[in-house]
Amino acid sequence: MSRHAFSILTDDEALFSRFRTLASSSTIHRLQGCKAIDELPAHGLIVLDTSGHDLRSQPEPFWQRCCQQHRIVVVSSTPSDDEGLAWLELGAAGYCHAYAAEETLQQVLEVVAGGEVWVGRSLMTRLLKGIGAHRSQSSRSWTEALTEREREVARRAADAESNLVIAQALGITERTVKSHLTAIFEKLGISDRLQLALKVHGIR
Amino acid sequence: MSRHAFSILTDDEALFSRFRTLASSSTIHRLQGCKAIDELPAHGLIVLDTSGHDLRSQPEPFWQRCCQQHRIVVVSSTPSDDEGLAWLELGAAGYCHAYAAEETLQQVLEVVAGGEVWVGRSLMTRLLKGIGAHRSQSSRSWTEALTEREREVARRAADAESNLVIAQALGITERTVKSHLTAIFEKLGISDRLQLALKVHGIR
DNA sequence: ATCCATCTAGTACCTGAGTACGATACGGCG
DNA sequence: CGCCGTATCGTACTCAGGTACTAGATGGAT
Repeated sequence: MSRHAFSILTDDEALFSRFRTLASSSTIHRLQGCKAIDELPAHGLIVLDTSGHDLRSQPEPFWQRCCQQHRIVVVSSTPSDDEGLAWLELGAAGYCHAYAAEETLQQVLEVVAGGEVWVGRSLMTRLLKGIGAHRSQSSRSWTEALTEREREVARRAADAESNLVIAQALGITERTVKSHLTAIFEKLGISDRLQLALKVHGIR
Repeated sequence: MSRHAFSILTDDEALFSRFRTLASSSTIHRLQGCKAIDELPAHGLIVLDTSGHDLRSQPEPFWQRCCQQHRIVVVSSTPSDDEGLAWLELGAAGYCHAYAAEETLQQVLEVVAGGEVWVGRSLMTRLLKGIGAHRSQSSRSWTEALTEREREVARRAADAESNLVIAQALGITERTVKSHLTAIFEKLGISDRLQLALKVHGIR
């Protein structure tokens, strides 16, 4: 596998060193400030580090334009699905952990250089969920362990209703709602209603 | 880059020849019928050719199970986004054109063998569009009112992290986390972290 | 020089949530 | 009949979460 030429924008010296090992010194180019991107020839491979303050200094349209003119790989030292999603929607061609294994980073660069898009596992899972069987797959799993009454309580609790509200809605006491919730938590292996909400709504 | 061992199921001799060039003869294994998959050790890399009649002979649950037990790459000589989507939802780890460039196929195998998911450009675009419709109005709106630090706290709180955990992760006190959360709640017009989670994850 | 946003933090307080350890009632099933 | 799952409810307790009021340190903008 050949090593690809690319530019990188980062404040992080350690990160720069890592990427230098991925390319021969003649094919890596360090950008001094985000404005330098405009000077580059189009369709090149560029790595952006989200921890750099340069990234936040520019508005979305700027990055959108960059993504159209180049192949952008965004790396983050504190990656999250939301951040990744935001960048991919802007048009980035890759998003991954800045300190992922070198083999992984190498792979990302190769894939993106080849004109494809690279997306990590967890974000990929989420994209798939967003498309189709959002309900059918995830909601099947958490429901089956619960009784009908528990499902009703779980749905409401996951919808941010307080115990008292749930109680009044169901015509029972708050204490009973708590009983149901305790049973629910035990069955699902969780400990509070926020985790329940994530389960019910198909996140985790 | 090393070549990975994998199994392949196809009726197409030409296709088999192509894949044989991707692996040394000792590491490729040709499956005789889809039932042979059950004999394989778990978590292996398997290539499935959708043009083979074996694929249609089995029901969805069979393939779903396969996808859970192995890393499945589906290749099609007449690929479509819909077909790809269907396989990815079943749990396949990759979907591409059976007669794509050898470098591409090699890349797909490497990516999938590395535990990641491979998705082509056009399908990727579609996935992003699908999620963008739901998310862009909700997820983009909750972020823009908040400061960067608040976004970080909000993301973690929405992920069911306790105030103490967040504090330790960010190197600040629990009290400060509470301050940020109070500011977040005020800005978003909500009153607790569960409602925050629903906002952050695009529900309500 | 001044003002404002942001990040940080202390003390004190209230409340909802969850748990512990119970209880009663009802219906199905061997 | 007794056993068990389900649904209901009591009291009392602990504790994380959220609020109120306050305030020092930055740093950028006017």
